[in-house]
Parts: sequence; structure tokens; C-alpha cells
Amino acid sequence: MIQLIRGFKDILPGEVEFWQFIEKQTASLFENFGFKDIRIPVMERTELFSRSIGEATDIVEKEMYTFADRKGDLITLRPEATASIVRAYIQHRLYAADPVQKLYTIGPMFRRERPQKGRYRQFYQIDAEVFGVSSPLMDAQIMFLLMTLFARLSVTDCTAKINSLGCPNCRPAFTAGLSRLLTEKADALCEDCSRRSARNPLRVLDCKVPACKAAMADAPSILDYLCPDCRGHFDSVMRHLALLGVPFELDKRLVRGLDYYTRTAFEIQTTLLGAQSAIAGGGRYDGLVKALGGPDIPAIGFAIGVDRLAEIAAQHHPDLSAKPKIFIAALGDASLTLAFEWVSKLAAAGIHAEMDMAGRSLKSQMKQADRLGAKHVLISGDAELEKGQVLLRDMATKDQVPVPVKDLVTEMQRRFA
RNA sequence: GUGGGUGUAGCUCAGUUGGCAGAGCACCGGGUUGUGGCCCCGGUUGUCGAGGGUUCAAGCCCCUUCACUCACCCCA
Repeated sequence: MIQLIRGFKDILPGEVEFWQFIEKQTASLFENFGFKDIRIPVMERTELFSRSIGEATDIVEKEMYTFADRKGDLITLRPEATASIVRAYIQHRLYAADPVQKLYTIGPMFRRERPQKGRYRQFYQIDAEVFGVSSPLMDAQIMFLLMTLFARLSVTDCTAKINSLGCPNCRPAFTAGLSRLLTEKADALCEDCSRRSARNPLRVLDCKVPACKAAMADAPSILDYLCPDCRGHFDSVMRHLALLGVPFELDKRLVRGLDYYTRTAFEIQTTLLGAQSAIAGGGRYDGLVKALGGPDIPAIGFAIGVDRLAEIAAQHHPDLSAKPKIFIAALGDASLTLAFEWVSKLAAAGIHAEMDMAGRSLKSQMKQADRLGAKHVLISGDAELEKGQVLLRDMATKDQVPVPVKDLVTEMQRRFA
């Protein structure tokens, strides 16, 4: 037996129904908000990701599936979708007709992390991006859209955490201040934090080690450093979130793992999934389109963890599997042939119909119909056929009525279509 | 990458100081010549994760390894 790759998984019938449900709700809601579906490849040139996500990030440094193709070009299985969508936006000059474009996609992403609950090496994201809108109204609307989607999916136990990361004008001052503090307190920090100090200084603010907490007690907040534009933008986001009734919490330590974010950063968290509390995250990245060679156009986007959503949805919706309208139980060769013809034609006509082809006992076939959850069973045996009819049984009420064999498919269509 | 837990039937799991591998569920058949759910009877199902070692004898003890899982880290 050949094992599947670590961190990868199959989605089997019984679970896949939740995925379909999520995808349907997403498509209809997103289209109501003006988003259009876009399909992008699962592989790109490695350079696209290293340039957009950031050379020094965990994702690029140690989590990407990167290899040389037969010609020697370095390619990477996408660890996220934003880079590809931005690339497509620039490459096809989608901004030419209208710089404002709202795009979404659903698909697998790949990161080589250690698997755990709610974290896989091939995982699925619903990803959406809005180009050409710098207004804070869009930031607020996007979070409203997310909360609305989650409510539809019965994921009620979630809160929005928001922060502002500033912009190239104001962030450097904050980063410098923080770095200065970290250098001063270097001796007091735990091993992890001394490592983080250089790479990801903001993370130190989040450390649970008491000594680090004490050392960071008077650490600066990014919010105190925001320039007037960023401050105004952030205040407006919060004002409009309140207007739409989106519950949110300010989280001054919220940071995104990707370098390209500016200003608004947010995460939707839930308590239902153990350590992997984030079911969606995103933010504004006003400089990325230009950095990747496009025009200077602002953008904001987010990603939803579908695996995590499906796990939660499974707790609410017990059975979404399709139930047959009709099961045909056949006794004897003549009936078997007729049942074969009827089931095939009913299914083709859009009526979910099933049968047993193994020639088993009536009792066994009834059991099978019950297990499948069939609404009705057509019983066809020699005794009925002699009279030119079959029996239609309602499985819930046990009522049985004869139905003529002639034009049976048409009659069933009339009753159950 | 680091740590903890777990690997026995399709599923959930028992398995005593080392002594013939088990139960429930599921599945198949019967009880009812041709009628589902409840009940009763019978039956099928095993690389005990893998490899090596100790022993007369290993599911159990020792070593190695793999997988799953939870957490750190990071994130969706």
C-alpha cells in the first residue's frame, strides 16, 4: 500500500458535501458584492513569491515546495493566491478598462509545515482581492462580507481582530523604536525572542514568557506612530465597521506574516479549532501592484481557510448527502432488465434513481434502499408484471400503490421531477 | 525544525506477571417462498504500522524506523 504524502489528505463523500455547501454560499454571496471568479495556475515562477511575500518570511525561507523543472527553471507550488492574482491583474492589464477590479478564487495552496489540527501541507483557501479602491469603506465592507459569510455557514463564534500596520512613511519610525528597545533589553529576552528580534520584532510583543512580558511592558504601539493619513484611514475603518454592526477588537500586536501588507490588517478568529484559531486573514497592500511591475494601484485582499471552515461546518450540519428519489427493487431476470432501463432513463431525466444489480433478495434490496435514504421504492416482480404494473412504496408511510408499467418513466417524472 | 501522545478487523476500541488474537458497530445470510428501520440466530473480515533483537514462546520487553495526532513555531 502506497501512503499518501504527509500533510495531504483526501476529502471523502460525507465530508465533501460541506465543501460544496461552503463553495456555493461563497460564490453567491461574493457575486452579490460584485466579485468575479478568476482561475489561476497552482504553480508560478519562484521569483513571483519571493518578491511579493518577502525573502525573509517563513513561507519563502522554509515552507515552499520549490523545484527545478526539466529545463532548469525554478518553479513553486503556490503558498498563497494573492501573488498570482496580482500577476494576472498586471499581465492582462485588467486595470486598463477599469482599475477597480474585484476578483475571487478557490483552490489548493501548498506550504511544507508540520501538520496539526486545521493545518495541512495542501490546504484550501477562498481568496479575494479588490484593486483600485483606497477608501477605508472597502476595508470595512470586506470584513462585513466575511462575517456575513460565516454567519450563513453557522460559524457564529468568531471575532474580528484589527490593527493598522502603517505605511512606508510612518512604519520605519515605529520599527526603529522597537528595535532600539529590543537591543536595550536583549539580555532579558528568552531564547526565542532574541531570535525573533532581528527577523520579526513585532512577534516579541506576543511572547508569553513572563520576563519578556515585563521587558516589553513599555513597548511602543504602532498606533502611536501612525501618520495623519494612516490614522484617519484606520479611524474611518472602525467607524464604518460599527455602522455595519461588525463586532471587532483592536489588537495592537496583530501582524501579518507576509511583507506586503500596509495599513489595515485583520484576522477572523474562532475558539472552535484548537490552536489554529484564524479562519480568515488579510489586509491592505497598497504598494504591491507597483512593486511587481504594475501601475501604482492600491489593493486589499483576504484569504479564508476552507479546511478549517469545513471542520466547523461539519459540527452543525449532520447529513447533506444526496438521497435517491426512487430505488427500484427487481425480482427475476425480466424485472432486472426493466429496472435497468428505468433507472438509467430516470437518472438521465434528472431524477436520482438507484437499483441493486447483484440480483439479491427483496429484503436485502429494501434494506439497501433504506440505507441510501430512498424516498420511494418501486417493487417489480413477476406477479406485478403479469398485471402490467409495479408497486410504488412510500418508505416513510409504507403506503403501496400499483403503477402501470406502460410509460412508467414518464409517470415517475410527472410525480417526482 | 522541537516536544508530548497514539498505532490491534472497514470503524471505535479491549487484550492480565510474555502462553491458541477478541468485543461492539458495520457488512453478508437466515428467522418471514416477495417487503426497510426494532428484535433474535449464524457468517466474513487481521502484515497486531514496519524492520531487527531478547526468549522454548512477543500484540505485550528492548532497539531502530515510519505514520497519525496534539502543541510550540507560523499562519488560512
